[in-house]
Amino acid sequence: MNNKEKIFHVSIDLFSKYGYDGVSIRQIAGEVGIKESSIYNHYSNKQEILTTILNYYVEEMVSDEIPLDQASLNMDRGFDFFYQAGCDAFLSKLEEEEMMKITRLLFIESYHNDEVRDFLKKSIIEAPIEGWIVLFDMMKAKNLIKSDCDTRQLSESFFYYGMFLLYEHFFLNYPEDDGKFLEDFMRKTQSHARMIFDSVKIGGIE
Amino acid sequence: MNNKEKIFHVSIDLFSKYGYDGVSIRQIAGEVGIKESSIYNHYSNKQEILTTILNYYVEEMVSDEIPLDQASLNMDRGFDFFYQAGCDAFLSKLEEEEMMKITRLLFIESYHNDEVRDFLKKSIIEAPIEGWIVLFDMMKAKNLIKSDCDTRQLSESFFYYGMFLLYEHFFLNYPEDDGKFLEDFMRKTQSHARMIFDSVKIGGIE
DNA sequence: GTCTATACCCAGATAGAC
DNA sequence: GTCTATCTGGGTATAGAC
Repeated sequence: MNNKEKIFHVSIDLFSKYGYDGVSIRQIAGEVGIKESSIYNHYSNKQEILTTILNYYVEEMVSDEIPLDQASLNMDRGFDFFYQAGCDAFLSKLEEEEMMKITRLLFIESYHNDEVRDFLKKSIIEAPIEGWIVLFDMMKAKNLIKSDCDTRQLSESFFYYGMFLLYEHFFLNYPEDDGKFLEDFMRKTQSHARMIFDSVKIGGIE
Repeated sequence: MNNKEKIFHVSIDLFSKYGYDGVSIRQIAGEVGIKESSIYNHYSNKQEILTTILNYYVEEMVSDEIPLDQASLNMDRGFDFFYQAGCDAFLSKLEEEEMMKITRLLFIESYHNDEVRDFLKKSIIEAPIEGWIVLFDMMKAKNLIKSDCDTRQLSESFFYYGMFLLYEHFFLNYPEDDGKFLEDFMRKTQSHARMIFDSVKIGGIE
């Protein structure tokens, strides 16, 4: 690994622990094993390191979304199966340690970095919500759930629970074991999803 | 208002906007209209200003909790009424502009301030969850909800939705209009609560 | 209680030798 | 591409006059 790569990975580690402002160029250089002035041969300034990390994350996270016809098939195999398939795409990305670190970085920087905040809002919250609305509308059309339920409210009720678990993990319990968290996350969101589904499903359907 | 009070209120305003590290003593002094050295006649250092703010918040927020027998009565008057009563205590505190500001400060500082983090975890999350578990257990005993439901999962499914709305407001939409947020918050959590309740209530009961 | 002046530190960043 | 040396600016905090 060359020094540019080292700077990149060390920065992810330190930024995710202490936040962008909480880490100095000197600290990064020290961890890499070079002098701070050498950093500027690879990145023109500190902000550029952060931007590079964010771009990397976006590229990695652009999920090959599950095509709708596949979702439609999954739906017929029962809600639990359907839900599992929907989550796996997202969670498989988070399993990599470095992606977890950047995700924490995103969360803790979101309050004073416009770029980060917009990314979180659009890609991590709004896009999935819109996706779930489409899916719940399909379920409505198939008579799997009640025709009078508000699919936006349903999507939010469903999705925000997991979002809060993420917040709780990254802000309040960090750096608790990520593996254990992901395990708990799957279990808890599954219970939650089941509960939400029970309130709108049409009797007898699994 | 004397200068010590001015320092206090100006600090709340600035800290909530830019975070603790994002605000300098110079900036606070400038906003108050004195020189930075004068700050130290009132507070021994910057950290003490923050601690004073946190203590103030804790004192104000120590809610006179709704006594359980009152809750038991509310419960018999229907879930919506019951829920409303439970929320009002908390939200009435948040209606004051300054309490909203400190709440935002709590959220954004929680990742690198142990004191803040512990307060958030215990008082804002764990305590209410334990409270709701007691209440749902009471509802179970009264045969208002299904006897086989997991009241902890129920409490989390119920409560975390609102917590995420708070996160979303304070991190991602700040400084959106607080009044509008509180209004939306009431409406959305009410819908959500109704949905959760529907999934566990015993048929026919309102 | 507020001021001026200043000490001291650490941050980001640059110049130029090797 | 890395180093030493240095600049500049901002931060917290203190001393001492008024």
